[in-house]
Parts: sequence; structure tokens; C-alpha cells
Amino acid sequence: MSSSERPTASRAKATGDKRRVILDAAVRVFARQGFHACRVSDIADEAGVAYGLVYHYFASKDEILDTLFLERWSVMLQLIRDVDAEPLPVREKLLAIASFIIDSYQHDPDLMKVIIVEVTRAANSFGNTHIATIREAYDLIGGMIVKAQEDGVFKPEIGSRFAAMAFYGAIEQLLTGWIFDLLPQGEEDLERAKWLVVETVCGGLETPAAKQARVG
Amino acid sequence: MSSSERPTASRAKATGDKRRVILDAAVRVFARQGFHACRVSDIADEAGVAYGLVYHYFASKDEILDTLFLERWSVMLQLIRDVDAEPLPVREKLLAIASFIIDSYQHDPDLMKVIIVEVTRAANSFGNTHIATIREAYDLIGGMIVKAQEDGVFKPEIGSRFAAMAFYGAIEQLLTGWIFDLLPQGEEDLERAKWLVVETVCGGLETPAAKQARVG
DNA sequence: CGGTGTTGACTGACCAGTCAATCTATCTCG
DNA sequence: CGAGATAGATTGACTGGTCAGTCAACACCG
Repeated sequence: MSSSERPTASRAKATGDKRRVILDAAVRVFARQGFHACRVSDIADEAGVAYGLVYHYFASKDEILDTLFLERWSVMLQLIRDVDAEPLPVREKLLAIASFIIDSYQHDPDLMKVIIVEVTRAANSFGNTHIATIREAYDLIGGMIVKAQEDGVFKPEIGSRFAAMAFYGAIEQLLTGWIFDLLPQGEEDLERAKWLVVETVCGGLETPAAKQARVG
Repeated sequence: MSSSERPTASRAKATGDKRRVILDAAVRVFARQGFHACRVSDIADEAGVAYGLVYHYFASKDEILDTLFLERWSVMLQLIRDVDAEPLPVREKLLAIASFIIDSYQHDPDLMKVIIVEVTRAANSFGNTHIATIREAYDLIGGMIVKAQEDGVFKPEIGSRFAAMAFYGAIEQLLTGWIFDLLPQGEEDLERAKWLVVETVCGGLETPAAKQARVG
């Protein structure tokens, strides 16, 4: 939708600016009030622009949320693909993914809250629209686990899809815990959580032999 | 609100019946269309009662969802407390909890879908009311883990709250996977998932010594 | 001037919640 | 036993407010 492939840089920049301002405002408003509970006018007010301008840049309220989700999720997918391409042990790969998600939260908690609460868990409305995109992430992680099983690092008796879901679910629940203030979220806590999640899940998935090899 | 402490059993039953019919209809409608997307008239139609009757039994649309959540969650809390009171190894306790949640899904997928998708999501507005209730479950599970750490069964270096969140998150994500059709959900798959989630999480939390003891 | 950016009042649809009327079952008392 | 009384159950048309999205006009820049 960013069809501003026009020459003038200043034009493009000005255009992009307001669009960005609206998106950023929407994140704050969605996080504060929830997607359904907020009015489009709340977003316009928060952004400091006129009501109508929102509809100049976006076709609908839904499209704003779509945009936010796709922007962020595509970055994550790219990160996962990049990590996957590198010749690292699974543990490192999973740590990189956990770190990325947790860093994302630390950098912009509101955005992550919106994505988790309004999109990832919204089975009827938005979740359904983006299911394919979401699934891609699970599939990539599942692929890493399959490879680890083939290499004899992970136990073969735990289905890779299940393992991928459990891994992602554990991370997401940590974010949820922070979002709802159920978990301490000092910088140190977040840092520690990266390690924890990998240690927990990999600990359960690794074969005894692989564990031995890591320690020894 | 069930202030029908009147003598006649038939009266009480008739009253209770319609209330139940409305609640059950609401589960189906919420699961199908989502809480926000559905109209109160949809619920009335699905239940086969007049629009106004919904408001005879419930003060608002929100109260219906509240009721569904509290009904189910209180059963789960009781189960956790009961399990906790028994002198079982952590692994057994956690397995009982995972089994209960997964059985609940198997028994009434719509209800679990509504609770996971709509309540968690509504955590901004009225869901905030339920945070304390939800927290109680985490605290109980956290308590079990603390005890296991004191007994030397679980590693002490992984915070009990974090571990509890990771455990619950893994289960919830499995349900999410089933809800979104990302995971196979044959009876066998569900059965296996109970074991899987415990194996994965406990595997990561147990001390080597405890692991040895279990195997040997 | 032409086109993009920007404004905010307006509208049309939608829907939660109200309410007055009707029905049904049980109770009371002559 | 039956006429009337009482209270809850049930009905669905209606209302009041809300809000997404439209649009016609204006501003600014090249």
C-alpha cells in the first residue's frame, strides 16, 4: 500500500511522516483502549490530525491494524529466515528468536501488546485473516526442530509442530505476563527470560547424548 | 444473581433452564462470530428465546461473557487446589493440570475458544476485572514449582513465576493451535499432547539428579 | 492552476439496552 | 373447588446514542 514511489524526496517524506504519525498514534490508542473500544477519532486526536486524514492514508480502521501487524511480523519472519540460514546449533537459533521477540517488547511494549492481544489471539476477526502469515513463523521454527531431530540433538518422539507451538507459546505467555504486570519486567528480568525460555524448552527436547555433549 | 431460593423445585428448574440455554447459545455464537461481532439478538435467536429475555437473566452482554469465564475458571482453580493438596510428585501434578485443560477443550472446544480468545483479549476493558482470578492460577502453579525446587527436584535458577507462565503458555498455545487448525486434533493427538507438554517443560526444569532418579 | 494534503461537519446504519404489555404458574381464601 | 391475586417469565417493538466512513471545501506547494 505504500505506493509513494514518486520522485520528490520531500513529498514522499512529508507524506510518509503523517502516515507514520497516525500509525504510531494508533499503537498507543489500541494498546490503551483496545481496538474495538477506541474510536477512529481517538486515533486522529492522539496523532494531532483531522479525522478525515486518517481515511486519506488508510481505507478503514481495520487496515491500520493490518498494517501494524504486517510491518512487525514481516520483520520477525525475515529474522527467523536469516537465523535459519546460518549454520548454528538449534539452541543458538531458538535463543536468537526468543531474544528478538523479547527485545521487540522491550523496544515497543505497546506495539507488541497490540499484536498479541488484538491480532494473534483474535481468532475470529483478524487472526483469521493473517493465519497464513502467522503459520509461516511456526513452520520455520518447526523446520529447525525437525533438523535438530535428524541430527540427533532433539528427541524424535516429540512432534516438531507441537514443540514449535510450545516454544512460541512460552515466549508469548511471558510477554503476556509483562503486559498484564504479572511478572517483573526490569531490564535484567527480560534479559534473563531469554535464557530461561531456551533452557526450559531445549532442556525438555534435547536427547541425553546432546546434553552430555554440551556440558562436557 | 440466582435469587430463586423459593420452595418449588419446578420453578427453580424452569428458571435455571432458560438461563442455561442462553449461556450455551452464547458460547456457540461467541465462538462462531466473536464477542464484538455478534449482536445480542444473535444469542437470543440461537437460544430460541425473545430478545428481552436475555436481559431478564443478564444485566448486559458483558455479564454473559463474565459468567462463562467465571464458571469455567472457578472449576479449574478448584482442580488445581485439589491437585495441590495431594501428596504427588510435581510431574504428576502438572500432568493433572495439563490433562484437565486439554480435556476441557476436548469436551467443549467452543467454550475454551471463547475463554482464551475473548477474555484474554478483552483484558483491557472488563477483562481487567478477572486478572486477579487468573493470577491465582499462576500463583498456585508457581507454588508447586517452588516446592519442587526446595525438594531438589527442579533447578532453583529458573524463577518459579517464569516457569509457571511458560508451562501455562505452552498449554494455551496448543489450544490456540487446535482452535486455528494449525495442529492435528485427533483424540490421540490431544492425549499425546498432555504428555508432551509435561515432558518438555519438566525436562527443562528438572535437576539431573531428579531425572536420574525417575529413570533409574 | 492542478494536484496532493488536510479539515471537520455530517449521515446513515447499527445495536445495546428499555419497557409496557402479555402470559403462566402458584398461592390464598371464601 | 374456583375466582381472584401475586409474582415471576416472556415477548418484541422502540429509543437513544454511538461511530465508521463520506464529502465538499479549503490550504499549500510546485
